Amino acid sequence: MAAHAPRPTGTPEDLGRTPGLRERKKQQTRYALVQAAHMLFLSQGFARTTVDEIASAVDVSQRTFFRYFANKDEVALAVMAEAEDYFIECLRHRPAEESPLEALRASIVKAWRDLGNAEASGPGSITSALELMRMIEDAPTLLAAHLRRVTEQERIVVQVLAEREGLDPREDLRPTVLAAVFGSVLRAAHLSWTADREPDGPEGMIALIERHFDQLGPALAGRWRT
Amino acid sequence: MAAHAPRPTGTPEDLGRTPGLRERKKQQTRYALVQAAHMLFLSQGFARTTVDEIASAVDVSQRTFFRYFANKDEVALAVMAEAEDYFIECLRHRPAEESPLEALRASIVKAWRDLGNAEASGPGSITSALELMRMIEDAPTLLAAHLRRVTEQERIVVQVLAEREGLDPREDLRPTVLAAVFGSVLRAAHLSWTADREPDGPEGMIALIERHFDQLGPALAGRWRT
DNA sequence: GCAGATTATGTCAGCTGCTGACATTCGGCA
DNA sequence: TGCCGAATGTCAGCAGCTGACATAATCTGC
Repeated sequence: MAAHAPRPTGTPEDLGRTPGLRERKKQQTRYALVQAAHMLFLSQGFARTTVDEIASAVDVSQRTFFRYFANKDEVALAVMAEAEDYFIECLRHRPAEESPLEALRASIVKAWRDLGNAEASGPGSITSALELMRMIEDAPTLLAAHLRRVTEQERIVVQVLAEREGLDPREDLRPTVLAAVFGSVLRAAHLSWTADREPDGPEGMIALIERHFDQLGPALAGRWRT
Repeated sequence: MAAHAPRPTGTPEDLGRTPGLRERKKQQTRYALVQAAHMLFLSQGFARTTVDEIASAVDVSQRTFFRYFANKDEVALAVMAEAEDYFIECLRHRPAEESPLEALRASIVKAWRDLGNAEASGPGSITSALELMRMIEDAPTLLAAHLRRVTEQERIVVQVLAEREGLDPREDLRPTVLAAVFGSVLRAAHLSWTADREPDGPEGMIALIERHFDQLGPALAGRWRT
């Protein structure tokens, strides 16, 4: 279970491996950059942290920073990106008997839960991912970048769903529509979470997600008033 | 009907009115900036157009540009912003008997149709709004900004839905969830439209939107395979 | 272990988006 | 006409980001 948890590229565990010194060093600096950026962001805010600060905190030139990350947003979203990749992994391994919607719902729940168990603190941990989410929500450009990432992820979900059900997404709109709906419900849950600072921790988030999914049917139903 | 169509702030028609010379001039420059920006963007692309170019095309200092628009994205999205506001207007005037989902669906269709009829060409016209959408899709930062705008719009939709049905969105998740779903389906339709350069013109877009909405039920249904 | 090919990094110079501060000009109004 | 406030221009400057080139580190085959 936790064995399936994502291995964030560049965590110390990867170092014992084969990939050669050069590769190891790269992952080290990448990891260090994410970590430094993360700490700076949380302590002084995203906007008030300059790329120069991050770079010099890791003792690296600004130019090098931009060789690892296309822009300042990217380093902030790196942690979440890994979680998203893991979610896709989960989705790919869902049993074929499940309905598409069930598979999606089960996948995020599993993803959050596994990440919650990995719980190795430091960047990459859930708690920091959750902190990140709060940060994203009140840094306009960051939010924008995040939303863009999410829509890219949605494309992948469309692909996976289409393969899973053996159909062509250009003929059948269901994968596209379902992926979109799924994404939007998730985002709504995330928003709720950051707004009312609800029961915290991964389990709190999972509960919120479930509650939102439960409202999918009722929300689409005909009249609301009793 | 077309009487309800939005009056883009700053169109020439507004000029004959009372508001005083100062105000008129402001709206003129604003309009001129949008127009110039729009033409430049479409001819050379968003990224390759500098704010200086836009400003000097209207014979105005760069600083002044930034007093009208908070950033380069905003001037590009100005046209769409007006369309979105008009959609909200439509939603507010929907009969109370309609189900929430019906009201939303009817509102975009009406909005697109009215805008299609207004058809005054130039920035603010549908055709240019449609061109804009293509542009947005392949300018990363623009897309990001647009998505952020959309989510803000969603908040308003939540509010309107909640008022309409007389409930508190913090207790009842249905408005939030429905607004999210609605937004995502719309966005999926937009994406389809830019991807396959489908039947063009507003009517083509409306048809696409309808097709996507029709798949909402099927997409959420249990198993897909027949 | 040693050349030579690769590849990461540093340095520098420069553009562009965006902002604050202050001066100037222009429209509104008595 | 003359004063007040709003809109604009000018200037200086920061921060994000990029291309070009030089340097230093790793990797490869011998």
